[in-house]
Formats: sequence, C-alpha cells, structure tokens
Amino acid sequence: MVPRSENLRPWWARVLLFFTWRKRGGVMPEKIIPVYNPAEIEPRWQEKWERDGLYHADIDPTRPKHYALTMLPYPSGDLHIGHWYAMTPSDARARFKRMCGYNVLFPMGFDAFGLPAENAAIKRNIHPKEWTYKNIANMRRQLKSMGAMFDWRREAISSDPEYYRWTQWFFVQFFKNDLAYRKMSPVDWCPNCNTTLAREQVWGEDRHCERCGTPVIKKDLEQWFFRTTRYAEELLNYDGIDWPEKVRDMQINWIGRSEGASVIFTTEDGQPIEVFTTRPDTLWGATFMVLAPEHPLVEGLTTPDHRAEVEAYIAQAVRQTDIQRESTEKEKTGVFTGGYAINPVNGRRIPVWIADYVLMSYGTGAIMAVPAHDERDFAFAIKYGLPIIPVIERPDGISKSLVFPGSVDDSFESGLKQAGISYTKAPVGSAGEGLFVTLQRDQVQPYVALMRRYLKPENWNEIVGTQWLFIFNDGVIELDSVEADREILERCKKLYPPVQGNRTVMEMLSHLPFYQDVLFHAEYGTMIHSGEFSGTPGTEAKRAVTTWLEKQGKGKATVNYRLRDWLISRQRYWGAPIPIIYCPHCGAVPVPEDQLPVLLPDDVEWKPTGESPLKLHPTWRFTTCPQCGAKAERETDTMDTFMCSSWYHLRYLSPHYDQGPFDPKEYDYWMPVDTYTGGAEHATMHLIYTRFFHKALRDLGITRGNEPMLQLRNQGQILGPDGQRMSKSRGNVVDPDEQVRLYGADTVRAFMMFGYRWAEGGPWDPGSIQGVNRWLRRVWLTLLEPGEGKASESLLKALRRKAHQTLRSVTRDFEQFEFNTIVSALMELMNEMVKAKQAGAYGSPIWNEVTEMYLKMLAPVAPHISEELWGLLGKPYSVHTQAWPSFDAEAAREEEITLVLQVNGKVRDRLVVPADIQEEDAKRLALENPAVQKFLEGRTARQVIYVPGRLVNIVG
RNA sequence: GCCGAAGUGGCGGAACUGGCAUACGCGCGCGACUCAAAAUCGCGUUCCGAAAGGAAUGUGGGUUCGAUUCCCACCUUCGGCACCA
Repeated sequence: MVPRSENLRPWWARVLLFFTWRKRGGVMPEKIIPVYNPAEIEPRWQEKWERDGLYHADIDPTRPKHYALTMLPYPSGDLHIGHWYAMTPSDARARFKRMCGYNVLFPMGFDAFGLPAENAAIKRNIHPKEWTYKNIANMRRQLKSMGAMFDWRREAISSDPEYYRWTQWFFVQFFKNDLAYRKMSPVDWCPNCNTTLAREQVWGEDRHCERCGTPVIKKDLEQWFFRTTRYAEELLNYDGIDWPEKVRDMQINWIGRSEGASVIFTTEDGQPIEVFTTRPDTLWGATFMVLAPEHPLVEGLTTPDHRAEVEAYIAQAVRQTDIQRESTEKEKTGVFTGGYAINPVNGRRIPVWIADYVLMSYGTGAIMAVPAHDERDFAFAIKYGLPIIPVIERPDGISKSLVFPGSVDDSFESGLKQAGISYTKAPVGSAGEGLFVTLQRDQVQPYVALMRRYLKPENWNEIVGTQWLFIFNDGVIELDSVEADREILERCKKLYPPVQGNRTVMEMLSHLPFYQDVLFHAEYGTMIHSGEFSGTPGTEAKRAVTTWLEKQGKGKATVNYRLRDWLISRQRYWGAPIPIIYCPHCGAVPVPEDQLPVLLPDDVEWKPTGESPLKLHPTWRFTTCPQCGAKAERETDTMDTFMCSSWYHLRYLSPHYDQGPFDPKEYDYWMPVDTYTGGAEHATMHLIYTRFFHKALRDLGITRGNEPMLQLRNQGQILGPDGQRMSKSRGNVVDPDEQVRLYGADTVRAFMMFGYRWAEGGPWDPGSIQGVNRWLRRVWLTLLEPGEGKASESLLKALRRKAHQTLRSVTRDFEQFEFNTIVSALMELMNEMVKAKQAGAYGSPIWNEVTEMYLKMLAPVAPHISEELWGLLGKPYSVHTQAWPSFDAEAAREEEITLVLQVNGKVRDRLVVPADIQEEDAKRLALENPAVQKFLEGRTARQVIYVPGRLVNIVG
C-alpha cells in the first residue's frame, strides 16, 4: 500500500464512515462504507492483476484475436501527459474488445536507441546505456501506474542485443536481396546532431532537423539506403485498410506520383539529354533547357567563353546549399552554358542553361523549359530574355488588345460597338485615352478586320491571350515561333523606339499591366503552333503526343515519384551497428547470420566529432573478412532508429525467441495488427517505413499479407494550460505522476477520454479534471451508500431503459474511438441513478442489474474503481473478465416520445405522446393544438409533414 | 502557392440517416448544510426582451416544409507539402 498525504484531499477526511444499512423489508447489520482512496486501491489492484497474470495474452485458437497496438515510447526519462493521452484511451478500447470476447494482445516496449541518450552522455557524463535503462525502469513504473492491460511478458526493448540482433538480420536480408545498397550522394546532415538524416527527418521551409531544429546542410557521403522507391506505387494503395484520410493524404503527397513522359533531347554532337515532363503536349513551346548545376552533362556543354561564368555559378550553388539556404529568396538565377540542344519534335536548336531551381534529385536533373506554360520557366525567361512561344490555347478563349491613343481612326470605336465587342476607356500614361479591349474567341476575326481598316500608318496593334496576332499596316504576324518573335520585335522597335530595350516580344508585353494575366497559363487546352499537332484538343493532347513520341523513339510514358530511397546510415554510437564488413578483396560483405548480433561495444568515447564514435574505438572496427579471411574493417555507422520501430510489432509476438525475429506460431495467430494508435506526426516517417518494411518482408517470404496494420487511428496533442506546446522552458508541463497523486489514475484516464475530441487534443484544463474526479466519487458513494424507500415500477423501468440506451451508445462510441461521449453517457446514467436512488430505487433487482451493467461499462475507462466496487458489492473477481453486457433493444425502447409541433418550420409546442402514435392521430393532435392554431393565424394548412416519432410540421 | 482538417454559449465540447441546437462537464450565480470555510447537495445559466416573442451553429448565397448536417463562394485558425518539371 502506498502511503498518501491526507492534506492533499482534505474532503475525504470528512466523509462519514458509518451508515446504517437498512434494506427494504428488513434491518441489516451495520456496515462500514470505506472512503474512495485511489492511492490505496490502485496499486493494490495493479499488483494483484500482475500476480494473477490477468492480462496475459496467449494463443487461443478457440477465440477471435485482436492485436491492439499503441506506439511505443522513447525512454526519455519521464512519462509525459501526452503518453497518457495516447495510451489510456487505447487501453480502454483494448479492454472493451476483450470484454466483447476477443483474445486481446496489448503489448508495450521501448524504442530505446537514439540520440538523446548520447546527448545525455556528453552533458552529464553518464553512459548512454545506463541512462537509457535507468529511464526505462522509471518509465515502466510510470506506465504500470496507468493500470493498463499491458502484457509485460512481451515487453521488447530495441537496444537489447536479443532485439537488435534481428534488426541487423533484417538489414542482411535486405542487403542480400538488393533492397539495401550503398552510394555516394549529397545527403542531409545535421551539424548539431552530427549525423546524416533521412529526407523525412528534414522539416519545414528552412529545412531543419526534425529532432533539434538546426538547419541541415548538404554533404557528399557514402551512405546506406533502402529501396523504398521500389514500393512507391504499392504504397499508394490503401485497399483493405482503414486508415485516416489525413494520413493517407499526407503519404500520397509525400510519395508524390506524377504521370508524364521522359523525352530525349540531344546535344549538338548527339549526346542524349533525358528530361521528365508532365506536359509532353507543350514540347513545341520548349524554347530552352535547364540543367541542375551538378548535372553530369554540364561539363561537356559549356563552351570556353562561358566556362568561367558557369564554374562560378556552380561554386556559388554548392556554397548556397552548404551554408543555410536562405529560403525567402526565391528569385530565380542561372547562367547560359554556351551550349545548345536539339528539340526532338521540331529539330530546333535551343540554348542550354543551368539554374538551381532545377534539382538533381528529382526526375533526371534536367528540364525542357516551356516558359509560356510553366510559371517558373516564365519568370526565368522574362528575367534572362529567353523567347516565350505560346503553344496551348487558353481554355476560356479570352484574348486582350490594348489600342493605343491615336493609333486608330476615330470611327474605330463605333466599329467596336457595332461588332458588340466589350472594351473600357482609360488613360494610357500621359498619351491620352486608350481602349482596353477584351475579346471572346469568335470576336478575334472581326476585330482583326476592323483593326486593319482603321489602323493608322506607322502603328501596330496586338492581340494576346488565346490568340497571338500582331497587326501591322502591311499584314498580320502570328507569334508562333522564335523567328516570328524576332521579326515582330524588330518591326515594333522601328515603329516605336522606346521598346528597344526588350529582348523578346513577351518581355515587351509584360510591361503592360493590362496583359499581366493573359501572358502565361498552365492549363490544358487546344494545341497551337505545334506543327501537325496544332488543333489537338486539350483532353487528348497529352496522350496523343506521348503515343507519337513512343512511336518515334523520342520518348516514352513515364511515372515519376517524389519519394526517395530511405537513408539509414547514422554517424552515431547509440544505435544498432550496420552489420557489414569491408574487405579489400571482397568489398562490402554482410556479417554471417550466425555471428549476429554485431555487439555495440561499451567502452567508447562519445565526443561529437562528425564521425561515428565506433570509428574511434581502438579495436572494435578491425576484424577479418568472413569470406576470405583477410584483414577487414567493420562499417562504423549505426542504423536509423526508425529501422528498429519498423518491426517492433513483430518482436512483441515473442521478444525472447532466438530462432528468428519472431515465432511463426505467434505470427500466424496474432498478425496483422488490428488496431494501431499513435500520433499523426509519424505519417511520412514511421508509418511509411513500417509499411515498406512489411511489404519488403512479404516479398522475401518472411511476412504475409500486404499491410501490417489494418486500422489506424490518431490522437491529437495535449497542450499546456496556456494553449502552447508543453515544454520545460515554457514551464507549462503537466506531470502525470502529480495528477495521479492528486486524483488517482482512474480520474486521469477518464479525463483523457472526456476532455477532448481524441483526434484533436487541446489545452490542459486543470478545472475539468476535477469534474471527472467528482463524478467518480459520486459513483463510489452512490453505489455503496445505502438508500431508502421503494421506487415505482415505472421509475425502475425508466432506469433500466436509460441503462440500455447508455449501453447502446457506449458500445457504438468505443467502436468509433469517440471516447468523450462514452464518459458523458456514463455521467448521464449516473445522474439518473442518483435520482432513482432518491426515489427509492436502491437495492431493488433492477437497481442491482443496472449497477452491474454500470460497473462493466465503467471497467475499461476506470479499471481500478470498477474492480474495487465490483468486489465490495460482493461480485466474483474480476470485473475485467466479465462479458460486455448484452443490449436489450426492447428495454431501451421508449414508450413515450416528445412530439414536436412546428408551424412553417418553427417549433411552437411539444406534446408527450405514445411512441407508437399513428400518423393520423399525430397530425390531428397537431392541427387541434392551440399554439399551432395561434400561429396559423387562420390560414389553412397547405401541407402537413409527419416524421414518425419526431415531429409534425404544418405549412400554412 | 498546393493538399487536408476545423470554426457551435464565458470555456472543453454534444447533436446517430436533413427533423426539439447547445447533451455531458468546467466556470459563474442563487440557495441548503455549517459558528465559518472547504466538500457535498438543490436550483438556474446561448443572446436580446418586462413579457408575448424574436435572433443565433465563422460570413454570404442556394436546395428543402425543415440545414450545425447537403451544394456554391468567401473569411479565419491549425496541420502537412513546397522551385517536384
């Protein structure tokens, strides 16, 4: 028994201890009513349940299984209120499932490798292992105070050699099956954590480290990767699993599938430059190419006179990624290589530029630039004066034309009016009033005719938007090619010298605000200026061009993904060593499976140097090659801890099994996980990795089925009372141990369910938890303290009805993870029971039946008080092995209903009527009703709507 | 910019399939018990109005006899992604 300080709960001292128990019909002996003392009750029951193995989950083929899993904690030192929020409602649901007849496995363990242990080692000079295992001991104690149904025999700790032996074993399987590979590449590096990070661990606009917030830098390093991209397509498929839309959307977004074509451009000397595009229908508008600065062809394309500039740009680009990239600066930069490429669709020679807005890591690191139909290419082309040729019609058919003051005869305006063309008149600079004309598709031709008639000599007019026409005195030129662009520009410069500074027609037009919104668009539309494809409608264009490219051997349909392979190397000590030996003769050789685990040595220096501490160990890294026996060296990097958590649900099945990562018998019975709960912040990390892992293992014949977890539900986050994220520096952290001391675990558990929409979370409210505590104390006294009198039959029947209605909603809400309404329904029923008791219901058979139901429904929410009351009321141990009450629809049925009377949709009266009232009777009662009469104000009812069991609405 | 979620009393939130808006709890007010306080119990508590009544679920429209719920547009907050070709 844990002693507790009385001054924390002075109100208990005041509770009367002795009552006279007077049962209806006879006088019972005096009986002691104990005080509700969670500090005494809770540890007592926790110990007994553990002693009895009450929550042991063993294979039992006679019962349906339910594998309920909640994300395992990192042993940071202390349990957070967030852990309670995540785990206790999950526990309640697991308990509910158990009472419903399922054989429920609800395990717990620790994700015990990872950086904080090393940081603690550096800061406090304590060994990471010692720090970790001390924390585990403390957190295990705290977890036990929840009174959850964890089966501790199945505890798994990822830093135990018997665990990471199999983490390493999985690595070896992946290595042998070409799912793990090593490559030199620019990787994200956290200068504070001194290690590389997976792409998923780099967050935000400023690309900071997920763990410590430091902006990451790029480093060229030889690192180990898993081929997650091989499963990109399959990871997009969620058939047969019930996961939140939010998580699915985040993953789908992250995987980033895009359909398009790869197209082969060539350099002038015939070298292929492959690009990926989602818009092959815009190929004719590709007026230049852009390569990533690190693209391998840059070297060969650069001409001597551009070399200095190109090299300077590359150096600058590298430095930019190496220093923190200023993310706000989005102005596009780039330089011309001096080289040219050939556009395969029309044989035109186009300049090749390099720019850092093209990423080496996506697609092929090279793009065809279509400035007329891509926002970034447009901005780049305007900036550097590259030609912009529209090749897709605007779907809205709108064109615009600005008629300069004095450029047309006066009768032009009346001509416009006659043709029904809309325009506005406004000053153009200081030159006088111009006409701002907006043309629909079929108005372009009449407009051209009109313009040709009234255009004064030495002037021109342009039509831009859907059609691109320049009207001169001697003819019309269409902006359909680079040559046309040049010719138009030259003529304009001659006619109006102020435009001389412009390098392209589009640049000239871009200075006019009226045209701003029609110069560029990225929509699908009819192809124009595209040779034989001109006129192809937008709905077919992409497919038609792709098919043609394939036939011509110039390209093919391609799907590209944003997802990248998973970088798993970490230059840190406290992790599972990557089981690879580098031999000068045999290369990278996996450690033979019978020699696993590769044990982590205890005697290391863990100074942060940027290299794995294992590398600095005097002896550990030196070994011999398992293949040829030559002197060899171990890989000194360790594995990303997400590797450990990708399969912990399998280790729980048999944490001490030594013939494999898990006992197949256990696997066959328990897998897949039926319900998985945890935070949505893992959507693009753990939850993708673990799906990848399962699918990869399935293909290696180790697991079965396509998905590891059938149902996923996310809880939100508990914030501090100030609405901010809890953190020690803000001083707004709520300590669960303290809350347990104040109110008991049952109250904390119930409050975690009651206070929030589980998926949302919210700020901690110190007042609300007291309300929950008050309720449990009320339950205690109401059930134990005898009452007097004899209640009427109808009252008892109503009590029983309420109990079954509660059972119906509680059952439904448990299934749907709606924990707040479970508690409120139980509170409501308790309020009814208190009233019924005051009316003399106590001790009657129905009272006893309802009490029993109540404790069973309360058991998953507040397991200790339910067990204690169950025992005190003389029922056989344990309430937690009872079957969930069975619902009696007849008992729950209402005999009377409140019939709502509406006139024109407004409530005017309510009548209590028999539940089985007939339609005519209901309508008649409504029409006769004085309040209804009053509001009808003598009008006759035009329509009477009857909703059975609910309302009559009279429309008058 | 793109994807997604959410906006209901002073607060957390409820309302199942389009049918009594504001359950349950917090807070607040009044009362009982008490020498007193705490605790507990009872009553009240969306807003306006003396009342009859009226208004209200982010804003504006629409569908409907009837909309927190369905449709359209917009605003705000939060989460994710972000030069992704």
